[in-house]
Amino acid sequence: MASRNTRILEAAARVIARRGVRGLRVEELAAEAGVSTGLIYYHFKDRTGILRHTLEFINDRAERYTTVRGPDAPPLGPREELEQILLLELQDTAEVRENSAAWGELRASAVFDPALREDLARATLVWVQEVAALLGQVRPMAPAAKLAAAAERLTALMEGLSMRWLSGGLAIDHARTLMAGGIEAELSGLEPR
Amino acid sequence: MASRNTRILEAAARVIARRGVRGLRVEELAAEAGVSTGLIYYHFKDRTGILRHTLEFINDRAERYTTVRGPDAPPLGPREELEQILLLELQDTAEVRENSAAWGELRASAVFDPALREDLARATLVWVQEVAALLGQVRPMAPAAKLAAAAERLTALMEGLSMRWLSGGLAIDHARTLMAGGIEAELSGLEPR
DNA sequence: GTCTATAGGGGGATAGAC
DNA sequence: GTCTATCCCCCTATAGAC
Repeated sequence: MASRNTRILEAAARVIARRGVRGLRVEELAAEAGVSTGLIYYHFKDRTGILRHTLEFINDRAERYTTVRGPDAPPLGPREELEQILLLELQDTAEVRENSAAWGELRASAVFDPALREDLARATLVWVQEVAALLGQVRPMAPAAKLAAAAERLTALMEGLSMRWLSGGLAIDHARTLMAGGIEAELSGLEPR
Repeated sequence: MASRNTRILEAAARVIARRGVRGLRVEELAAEAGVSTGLIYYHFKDRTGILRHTLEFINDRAERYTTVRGPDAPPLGPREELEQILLLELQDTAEVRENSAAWGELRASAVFDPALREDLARATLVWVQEVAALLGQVRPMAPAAKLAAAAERLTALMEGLSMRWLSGGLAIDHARTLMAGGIEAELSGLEPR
């Protein structure tokens, strides 16, 4: 693809990462994407439509960079894959920063904008289930309810650490260390005894 | 106290909890407080002034409800106090909801507004140290670095769960259960072996 | 201190040509 | 599909009476 539409969504992710959802101006987005405001409304109907599609877009993109690996890379074990999926969101690269910032903004916006909640809840659920499935591969004897709870905590922790990182209160390396420790702690809690 | 000024700040907390920082309209605030917009500008100079004073107000209030207990209440052990301090922020009461929503808004705003970062970082540090101290009382043999890491994770987890609760993706009871499980997990990780 | 009335402008959204 | 031009609402902030 890389259709015109995608160019606008990429631009939206950049603008949101720079200004926040509240700071997003359709005019600025238009300039960033190199199109007119009219075209944006033609494609996305209104401001909320822009936001909703951007959320979907960053979600797909995150899925790509957390799951796709090189063609001849060695296959990962579940434990490694688990760490990958949670630690890849804590990297100081432009794309990850954009995704994390946009995700955090959308989460915060959803508190006051019911229109965003459904999409967000669905995306969160997919993510939690993915983590729970990986936890289940590492700890096959653990009951499903415990796996689900651990996955919910790990993903919520990830969001909390990400916000602290982005709001300048936590160095990225330290955030990664804390996240790794959290995985460790949850896995011990799931150990057979 | 309970001056006219305080009435406006209480109203501001309610409006922010309902609409968010970005959704606060001075006219709506005026109606909520039962005064005119002119009076609000007379007291607080401008929109930013309203926000700054409201966030200060909310902070003082949170300190009150997480630390003050009844005069003849039995003293809490460190473990109970730890649970109190972390679970009190996950309650579906108007005041807690207001405070949590405002805190989340502040955290999210700080990502794009460096002016807010310093206050936020300081408040977070105080909170983390408080939790670390309580963890240290429950697990006196644990090294300081491990206590600090556990406290950072628990407070970050608390913020993450709070956001999910407020954005409608997580029932409050479930959030509390998850938080309690997180405390449990971190305490086992700090056990002497 | 408190109100009413209003200026002033930013920005979302649309109309209509191409 | 894409652009230009523009409407007009909403919301911040101020002026001035009481």
